[in-house]
Amino acid sequence: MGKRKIDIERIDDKGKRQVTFSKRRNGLYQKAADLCVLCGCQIAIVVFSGKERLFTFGHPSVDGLINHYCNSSIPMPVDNSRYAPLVSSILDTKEKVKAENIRKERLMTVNEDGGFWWERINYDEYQSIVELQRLEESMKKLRNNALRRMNELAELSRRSIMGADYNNFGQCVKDRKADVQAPLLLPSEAGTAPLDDNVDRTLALVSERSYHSDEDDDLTMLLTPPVDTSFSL
Amino acid sequence: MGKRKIDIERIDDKGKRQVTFSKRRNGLYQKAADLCVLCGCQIAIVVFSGKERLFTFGHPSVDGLINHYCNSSIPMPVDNSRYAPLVSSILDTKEKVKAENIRKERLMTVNEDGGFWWERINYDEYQSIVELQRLEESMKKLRNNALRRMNELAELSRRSIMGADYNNFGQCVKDRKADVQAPLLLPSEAGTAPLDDNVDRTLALVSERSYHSDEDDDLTMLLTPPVDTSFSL
DNA sequence: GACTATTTATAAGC
DNA sequence: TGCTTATAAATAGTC
Repeated sequence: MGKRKIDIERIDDKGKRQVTFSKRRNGLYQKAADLCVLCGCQIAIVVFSGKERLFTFGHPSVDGLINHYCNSSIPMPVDNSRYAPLVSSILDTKEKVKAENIRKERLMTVNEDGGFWWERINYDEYQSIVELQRLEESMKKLRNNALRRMNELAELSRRSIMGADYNNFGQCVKDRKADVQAPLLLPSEAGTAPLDDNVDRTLALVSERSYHSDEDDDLTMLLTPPVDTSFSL
Repeated sequence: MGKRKIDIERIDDKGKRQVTFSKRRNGLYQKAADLCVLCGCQIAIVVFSGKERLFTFGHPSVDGLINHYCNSSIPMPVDNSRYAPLVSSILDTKEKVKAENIRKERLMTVNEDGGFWWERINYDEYQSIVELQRLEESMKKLRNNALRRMNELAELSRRSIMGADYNNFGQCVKDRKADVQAPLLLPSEAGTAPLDDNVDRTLALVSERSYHSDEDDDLTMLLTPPVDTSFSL
């Protein structure tokens, strides 16, 4: 939707690609923000540029949503629901999506042969889940210790330098309400705000991996060593 | 962009909201897919509907990208880069984004007082990181065991019922190439495909938490107990 | 799930 | 980067 129609295929010209990336990324965030407001939903978007730079959008927060995503994919039967968070946190998301697909299939077979799927779980499976639960408990303890220590370290490092979230959900929502000069959805001003611990505030968090432009940035590339993409806990 | 202009504010009418949610969600996926192709980037989108139903889009895969996101937010100095994946996987994303913000600030202060930030890390911090590394190792072992067992269970459960990924990246890209009747980006046909282990194939994965409509679905709600959103590993 | 009258997004050009 | 404008694309209302 511009002066010319363009094919949806890789843009070879670096400059053009950069401009398009920026414009359309913003457009995407805008759409997401609109959808959040219109339908009361929550959206997280994670974008890795061709050069592995990270851009995100989230309402109410990327972190909260991804956390939720990582912990809610293996619903358990209601009467066993306390197992769900424990067991699901053991799996990596890859496994979870598989499990989710299984669940979908199972949901569709409800009552087909006279019972819900979990009534067909055999005792061995149940035993294993109980074992895993114990395992998970001990892992949680270890992890919590590690986390606490890392928090301390992070706090230490943060002491003198105040980080800044770049929040643009307000920006995205701003000025979209027809002709009426309506008040913003958010009480706080959009834009750079001091980093605080209230990560769950009802704002969108937009972070960019660096302040530099997306391409041609040798310093940042140097400081951001490639991470093994296949690494998984 | 419809027959009437609408305000970007919550749609009260349930039916309308549902329709808009569906239409715009698809529009969002489309935009994301276009951006992926045009600029060679990778995008994951996670949407929780008002009723906590999950919808996702991902190219090449939600899982891969979220995994990447969760493990790449704490870049380390190049000469210590082997620590990065270990240490970063200890933190939850909330902490990582904080750390990321710290990093941004640090990058900006490079050379200001005659050195890079990591040259100011004191020995205690270094020690802790080494400790954490060990801790992480043992956690990884535990986790791998748990994961293996869960995989076995999942395989068991899957034996008779073939799950299905709903892949719509092809759909999203399809027919968008101007007037030319160009070949699809993907060799495989879009649409429902059998679930396989090749999660890294160059396709988008679109999953929906269930086959039911987004609202008014008591059965699914029953089967999907609310998960503690604040749960974190 | 289709159909269009409109609004919105955006490709070019600066 | 930011603005403008001609045009393509998305979608609200409707069936």
